[in-house]
Amino acid sequence: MPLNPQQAEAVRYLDGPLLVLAGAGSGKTRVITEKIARLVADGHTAPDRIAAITFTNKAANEMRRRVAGRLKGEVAERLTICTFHALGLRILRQDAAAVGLRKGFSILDAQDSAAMLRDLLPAGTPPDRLERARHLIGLWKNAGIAPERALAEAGDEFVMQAARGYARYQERISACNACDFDDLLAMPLALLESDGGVRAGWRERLRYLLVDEYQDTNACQYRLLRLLAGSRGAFTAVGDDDQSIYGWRGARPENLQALQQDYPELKIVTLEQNYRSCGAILDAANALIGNNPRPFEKRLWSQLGPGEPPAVLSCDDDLHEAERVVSEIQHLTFTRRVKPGHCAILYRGNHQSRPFEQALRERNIPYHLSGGTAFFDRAEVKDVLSYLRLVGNPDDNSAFLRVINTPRRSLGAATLERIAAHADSSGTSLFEAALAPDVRGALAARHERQLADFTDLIIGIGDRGERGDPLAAVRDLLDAIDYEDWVRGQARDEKAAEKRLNNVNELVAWLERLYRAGDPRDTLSDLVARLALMTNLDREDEAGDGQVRLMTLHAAKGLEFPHVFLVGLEEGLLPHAQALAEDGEAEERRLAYVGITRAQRTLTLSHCRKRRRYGEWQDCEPSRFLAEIPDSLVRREDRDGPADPERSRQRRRDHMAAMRQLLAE
DNA sequence: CGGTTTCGCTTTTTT
DNA sequence: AGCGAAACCG
Repeated sequence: MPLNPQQAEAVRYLDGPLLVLAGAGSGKTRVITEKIARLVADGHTAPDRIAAITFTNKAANEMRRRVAGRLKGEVAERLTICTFHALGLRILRQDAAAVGLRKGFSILDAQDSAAMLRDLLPAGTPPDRLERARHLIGLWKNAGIAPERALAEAGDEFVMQAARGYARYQERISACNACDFDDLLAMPLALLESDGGVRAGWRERLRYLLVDEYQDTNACQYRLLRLLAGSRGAFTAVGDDDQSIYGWRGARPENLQALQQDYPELKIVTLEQNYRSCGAILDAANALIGNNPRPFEKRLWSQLGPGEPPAVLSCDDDLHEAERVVSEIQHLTFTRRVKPGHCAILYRGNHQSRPFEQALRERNIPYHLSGGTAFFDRAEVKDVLSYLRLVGNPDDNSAFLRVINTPRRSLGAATLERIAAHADSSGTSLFEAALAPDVRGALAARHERQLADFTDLIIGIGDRGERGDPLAAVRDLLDAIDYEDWVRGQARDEKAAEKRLNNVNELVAWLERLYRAGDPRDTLSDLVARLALMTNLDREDEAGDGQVRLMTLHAAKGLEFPHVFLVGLEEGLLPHAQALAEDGEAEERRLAYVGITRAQRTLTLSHCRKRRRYGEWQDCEPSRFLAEIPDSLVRREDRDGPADPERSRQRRRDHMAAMRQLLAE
C-alpha cells in the first residue's frame, strides 16, 4: 500500500526537526522504517550515522526486522537501532573512566538496587517505604537532581530519609564499580554535558536521530536527545500524547510541547488515519479520550467499515468474568474459526491474570502469559548471571554475596562477617577483602582453602573471559562449580531440575546469540552488560498463533489483536485507586484508550460487581471510563449472555452447527 | 548449616 | 489466597 499524504510528508521532510503526532494504529513504525530507507537511498546520511531509538528491546528488534526487509541486509546492520538505555551503555563503555566507572562495570537490576538500598535505610523500614524510596530516587535521577539538591528540597521526613539514602546509595554502588538502570541515562548525559570533545564526537557519529514513542521520554532522555541533535536539529520524533502511560516512572509528555519551544522551526505532521481498527471501536476510543485535556487534538478515522460495536459484559465476580470471557473466546474459535492467538485479554495489574489462566486451562485453550515471574528472575538464572558479573567486575558486592556460598562452600555467616568487617575498615570491596592475608589467616584451614578456591576460580575465569572465547569461559565456570549437580540436589524432583537446567542452557544460548550478533572482540563482561538490559518481554519470540495472549495494558502498547478483551473496568482498578490518589486520572484514561485501540475487529469490555482482594470480598463500581462511552456506541450484555433471547438462541444454533462441523471433520 | 514452618504482607504499571 | 522472608528446629 502506498503511503498516505501525511505519512509521505513525514518521510520526505529532512530539512529540520520534525515531530510526527501519530495516532494509534496510524502506521508510525512504517513511517520510521520508510524514512530510514529514504535517508540511506538519498545518500542524505550514511547508514552508520543514523540512530533509531526505541523504549523497549522488543520494539528495537521489530524495527530492525522491518528495516532489514526494506534495505539490503548489510546496510541494515550498520544502522544503530536500540533503546535509550542501550545507547547510554554504549556511550558509557567508551568513556567509563570519565564518570568514575572502570572496565567491566556491572549494571544492577531492580532487585539488586532494592537490596542495596534496604541496607542503607534505617533498619526495619517496611517494604512499601523501601519501594517508595527507590521510586523517588529513580525520579530524582531521571530529573537530573543530585542527592544534595534532593535533600535540600525535601519536604517531609520520609523524603529526607530517602534523599540521605540516595546519597549513600550512589556512594555504595560506585564503590562496587556498578551503576543502575537510571545511571545508564544520567551518566552519559552528565558526560556529554561536561565534555565538549565527547559531545562533538557523538554528534559526528550520530548525524540523524529518530525517536519512537517520544511521549515516553523523561527529562534525562529529552536532554540527551537535544545534546545529540544539537542546533542542527536533525531528528524525527514520533509520538502520541494520548498514549503516554509511563508518567509514573518519570516520562514527561510535556516534552512534546517542549520540542516546539526549543525548536521554533519544528515541523509537525499529524497522522489520524487508522489502519487497524473498525470504526465502531474508534468511535468508542475517541469518545473516551475526549474526556482528557489534550494539547494536540486528534480524531482517528478508519476506512475499514464500522464493524461490530464493542460489547460490555457485567459480571458477578472475577471468576464469572473469566468464565464469560473465556467462553466468548471459545465461541469465537468454534463459530468463526478464530485462532486463539488472535485473541488478547488485557488487564491493569499482573495479579488479574490468575482467574483467566484457570478458565483457559479448564477448557484446554492454550495461552501465553507476558510478564509475571519470569526467566531473568529465576534463581538459577540470577545465580549464573551473578557469577558472570563477579567475574567481569570483582568489586560487585551484590554478585559476591549471591554466589559466595552457592553452591555451598561452607562459607556461612561467620566467615562473611569477617570478610565484611575487613572490607568496611579498609574501604575495599568484599572480593578484595576475601583476598586479604589478615582475613584468610583468621579462618580455619578448611574455610581458608574454600575461600582461596573461590577467588582463584573467579580470577581464572575472568582472565579467560577477557582474552579467550567468552562462551568457553562460561562453560568452564559452570563445570568448575558443578552447577548441574547443585541444581539437581536443590530441585524438588527430576522434572523441576530439568526445567531449571533448561533455563541455564537457555541463558547460555542467549549469550551465544549476543556474541554472534555483536562485535567478535566483545569480552564476557560486554556480553553480560548487554544481557542486563534485556527484560522478560524480550524473550517472547515464541508466542504462536495458537495461544491466547494475556498481558497488562502497559505490555500491550504497540501491539494489535483482532479480538481484544479489556477486563476489570472498575473504579479502583482501572482507574487504579493509587493512581487516582496521585492525580493520575488522565493517565489511567489513556491506559484504557491504549487497550481499546489495540483491537482490530472486536472489542469486549468487562467489569465485576465484586472481587476478592487479599482474600476478602470487595464491592466494585463500574469504571467511570465505561460511563464515558455513550450507550449508543456499545452493546451491553448484563447477565450470563445476550439480553436478547433471539440473539441467544441464534448463538446457541451457531455453536451447535460449528461443533457438528468440527466433529464431521 | 540446611530445611521447614509460620507469619505477615500484598496488588500498578517497567527500562 | 498465595507468596516471600524471618524464625525455628533438627
